[in-house]
Amino acid sequence: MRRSRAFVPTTKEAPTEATLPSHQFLIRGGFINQQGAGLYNFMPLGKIVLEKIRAVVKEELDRAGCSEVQLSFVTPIGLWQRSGRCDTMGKEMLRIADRHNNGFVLSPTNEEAMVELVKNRVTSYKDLPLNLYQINTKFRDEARPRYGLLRGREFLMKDGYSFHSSTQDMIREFHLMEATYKKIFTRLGLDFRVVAADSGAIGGTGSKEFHVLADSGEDTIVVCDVCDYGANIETIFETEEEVDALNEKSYAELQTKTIDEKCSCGGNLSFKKGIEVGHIFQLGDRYSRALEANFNDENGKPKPFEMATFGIGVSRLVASVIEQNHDENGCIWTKETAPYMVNILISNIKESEQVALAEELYAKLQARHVEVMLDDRKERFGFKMKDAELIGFPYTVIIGKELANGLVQIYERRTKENISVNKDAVFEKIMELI
RNA sequence: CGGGGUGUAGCUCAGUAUGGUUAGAGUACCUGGUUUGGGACCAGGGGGCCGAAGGUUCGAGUCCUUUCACCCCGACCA
Repeated sequence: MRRSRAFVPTTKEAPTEATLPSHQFLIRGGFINQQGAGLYNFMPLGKIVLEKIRAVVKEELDRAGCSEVQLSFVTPIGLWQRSGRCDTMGKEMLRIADRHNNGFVLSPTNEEAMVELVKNRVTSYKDLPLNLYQINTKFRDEARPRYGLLRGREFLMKDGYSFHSSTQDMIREFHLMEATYKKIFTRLGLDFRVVAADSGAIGGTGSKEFHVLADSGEDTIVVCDVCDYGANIETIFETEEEVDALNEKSYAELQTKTIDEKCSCGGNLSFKKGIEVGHIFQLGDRYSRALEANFNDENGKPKPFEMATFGIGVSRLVASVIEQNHDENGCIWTKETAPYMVNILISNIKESEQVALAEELYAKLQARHVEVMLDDRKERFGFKMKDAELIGFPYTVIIGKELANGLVQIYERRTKENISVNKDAVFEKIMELI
């Protein structure tokens, strides 16, 4: 993409309400903009990142044997009345009426719809197990949306549901999804922990949360420094007072707070702040029973499906990557999430030699399917550098005054290292780095 | 949903107490020139139904009423 033709409205100042790094930089970098309370537009760069994360999620799930579907976002309210969640989920469900005054809900989650989809279509134990997911818009009318993409009302979430003929098989799938989620978050380049959790409003017994470790996380978790044990504090402290007292502490305060108990592996336990980006539940037959979704077992007897449900906050992940990867100058995207791997910066577009080399490199990289931005704007060097840092391209090739000596520089965003490379070797060097 | 706050140029904000020329600044944008390795400089220029509706007044950004939106602190959540 030529930067001169791109729609990437970057700004020097962030709106006052943006307090978190991810919120500030995603807005300043021209990734997203706010449409209303908890509602965000994704501009070209934001859309690219979102799609990249979605693609990683899809790839790993498909590899694990799941099938993608797409459920309607607007759902008849009767669906929610039958499961009883019309009352329990309360005002989080945004209700609307159509021209006939029929009630509808903008889906906040889709257990009911997925059960209805499978009901009477999967009728035999021979057709099980089955794991269906979708990556689709959700709407939860949060009392107080905040923190940009981390707590929006409209957001992109992957929600998956599995159907089984036995509890053991459901638990097997639960473990498979845990492993798959670990692959996904690892590929995205995130530092995360899996923690035992409370299952909340969704219902069910066994439940694990996936937290990206970040100072700004809204949840407080306990982690072991040796093994991969982790727990949400809601599950290990008895009283609400204890939990509230811990939640109120800042990241810095928690760092200094120690825990007397040792982990069962002997390691030391400590508190961390986390952003919940995934949650998996063992549901059992709570929904299949309520919605009378049965299959016939080996003896021809109808039984409700054993179910599990799996969520990943896709748009929240966009912000999570930045919460964990940024500095004072802006975003630092990981390899799997970068909107463009390489930025070619022409220091002075009036120097035809600089332009010629940049164009040549741009064409060569594109021919090799490298995602590349060419900053061909009539701007000064410093302006373009600041912009590149804000956006967070992993690599920026600086074609400028050193070209007189036959050299160009490759700037690495994460390390801030600037290496000089002969102009004839830069293409190979970039291919090697990415 | 309780408590608090803010709506004035694309963005950040002055101006509102005590009503009174043609509503300001910085930044961004446009034009010309200079400049070209870390968000430049000079000169000129465009841009506003002061959130909306009603009211008081000779006169309202400013006072009154209503309403909408957004933000912050709580209670709730991928």
